[in-house]
Amino acid sequence: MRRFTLYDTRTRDVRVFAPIAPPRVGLYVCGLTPYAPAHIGHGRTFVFFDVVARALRRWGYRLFYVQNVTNLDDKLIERAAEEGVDPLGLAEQHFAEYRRSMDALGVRSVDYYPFATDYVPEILQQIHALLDKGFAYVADDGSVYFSVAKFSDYGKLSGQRVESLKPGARLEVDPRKRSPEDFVIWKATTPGEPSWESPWGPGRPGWHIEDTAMILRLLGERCDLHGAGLDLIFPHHEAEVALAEATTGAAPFSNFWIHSGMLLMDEEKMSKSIGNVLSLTETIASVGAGPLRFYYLNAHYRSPLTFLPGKSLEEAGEAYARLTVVSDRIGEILERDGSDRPGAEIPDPLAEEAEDLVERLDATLADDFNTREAIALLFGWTRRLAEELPRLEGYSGDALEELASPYRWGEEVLGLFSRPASGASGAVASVVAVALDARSRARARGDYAEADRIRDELHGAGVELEDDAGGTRWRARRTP
RNA sequence: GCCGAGGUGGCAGAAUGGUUAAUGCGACGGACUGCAGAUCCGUUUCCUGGGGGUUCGAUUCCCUCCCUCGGCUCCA
Repeated sequence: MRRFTLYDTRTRDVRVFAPIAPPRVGLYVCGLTPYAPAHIGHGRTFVFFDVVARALRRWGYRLFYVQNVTNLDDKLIERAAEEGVDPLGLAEQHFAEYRRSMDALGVRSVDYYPFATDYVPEILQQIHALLDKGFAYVADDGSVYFSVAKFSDYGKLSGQRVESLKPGARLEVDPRKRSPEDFVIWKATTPGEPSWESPWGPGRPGWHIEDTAMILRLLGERCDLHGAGLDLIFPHHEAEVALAEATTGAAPFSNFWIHSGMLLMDEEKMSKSIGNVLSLTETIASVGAGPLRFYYLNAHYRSPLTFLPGKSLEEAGEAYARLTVVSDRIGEILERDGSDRPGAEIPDPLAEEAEDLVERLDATLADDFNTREAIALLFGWTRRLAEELPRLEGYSGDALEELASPYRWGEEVLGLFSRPASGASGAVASVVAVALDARSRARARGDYAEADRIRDELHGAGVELEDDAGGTRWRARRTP
């Protein structure tokens, strides 16, 4: 197991990670409340945690990665009522769309996506425990609240002090609460809402408690890593700490708290409630998943990332194309000839450099997941190999695989460099070959109008041409 | 007001108590091309918010001020 360091929101420092029960590691990430389509801000967070998961697995940790889905809450109920549909069905639908986007982005590291409504028995059990220990109380309408005053450590994660919370900002004064900072863990329902029976009447889970109930059930009293976007630090994660530690007495609830920075839309946070959102589905359809994933990982995960519409992703697309040019070429050769193709071995310094680079890449990522620095190293390798491009055809399969090993690292850990599998199927390749042949003949007889027409048609179909001294090569544009 | 995170070239964004502050985009020049694109090569020595302090040396550490963003019971 490789050692790595990580910033912990709770202690506000970077330190070496150590699993509670090695080699097993539990990672819990707060997922979506799918009342609307997921946007590219969500994408940043979940792509980042995907890299965390990939890296941990590569480094020999036995990871169990859980990402919850809050499939029932006030907004879902509201939105469903507006649209005249069932809230659980609405959540299901948006979640399915989210999963398709994640799949396109190469996020396949999550082991389990639990739904809040599937954990009602665990939630009720935890509420009972909290009531027994005096941390919670039942209000007149049958709701149950957590009493913040009873948990003296409240605020230790976020640094907030209860007395300094700005009263009136959004701290609703609610007659059912004993104190304004108390939060609901079981919400009495009105007829027509999805509800579950409880000793206090029909109700449904409050937001914060679903996560702790799931973690206690799935990962144990304490988890190794707990993460989300940093907008969830307060009150959500603060509430989770209070709920879990009040329930079990075990602390700290999470060994490390990981929070990823916000995606800013022109200097302002991208948020469903502000409305300045770009959906993942549409973005992937228009620019492709590769450039989007590259864009996310091209900044440190804790920095705010400024999204400039009409610029950021176009720029990322250019940069990503540059980054992958050598990798793609090697991939094409190996695909065509097989990895046992004969040829020259790698000249001496290069072989060693490739090996060293892979080690440096791991070391760089092991320093608080510095994906940007890792990408910079990969750009350096591409620059190094770009001059080898004309000689690539001369190398053996083994040599090519060795040269490509840093890119294979990028594929495994960063989820970049994967080439469109269907792009060069036999049928497609032969059709393109016919078109290219027609174009060459047109060029040969000086009929450039026809040659350019074929080029444009191919371009429209997603086929990019590269004329060079040795003839014309082509490749499928990266698809979403 | 309180709690956090930031402020780096035209833009996006790393890093570091010490020779030219990474990388990419863009721009410019060149190679290749029928042209364009793609690709390759080169150039882009004047960029670390302001002011103090510690130090032989600060962009980095400390103090202070200014600005931006996030959170303050909806948020990834």
